[in-house]
Amino acid sequence: MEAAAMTSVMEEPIEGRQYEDQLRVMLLPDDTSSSGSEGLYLFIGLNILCFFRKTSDMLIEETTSLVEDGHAWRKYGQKMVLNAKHPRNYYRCTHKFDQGCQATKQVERM
DNA sequence: CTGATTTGACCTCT
DNA sequence: AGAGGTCAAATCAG
Repeated sequence: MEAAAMTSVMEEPIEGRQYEDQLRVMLLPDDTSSSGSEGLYLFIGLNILCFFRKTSDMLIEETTSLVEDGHAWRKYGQKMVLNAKHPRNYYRCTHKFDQGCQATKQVERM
């Protein structure tokens, strides 16, 4: 992740912005939020990059989270999490084993 | 038929 | 014991 590509850093996504030029959103390791449902997200767009902290009442929209990211995701679980209005879906790589892909991701949606 | 999804049960951690 | 994460059998879809 080259820092030279960074054109914008902000605390929160721009409200109402259409993120149709997005490439991906990834949840970063964040030891400051090891407890609770919050997480630090990195948003990478064609000409924008920002970090934002997800709060419990913030929705990571489906179009944002399920954007094509080069992996084939297979859903393996869904849970209702406490203090969240919406269920959380769990995904992992389709070829987790024969390609050594250990990636998993969690998506909250409406 | 084969691979993906659904969904309740099960496991781990606190 | 409760909450979050994963498993796996049943079911669905191509």
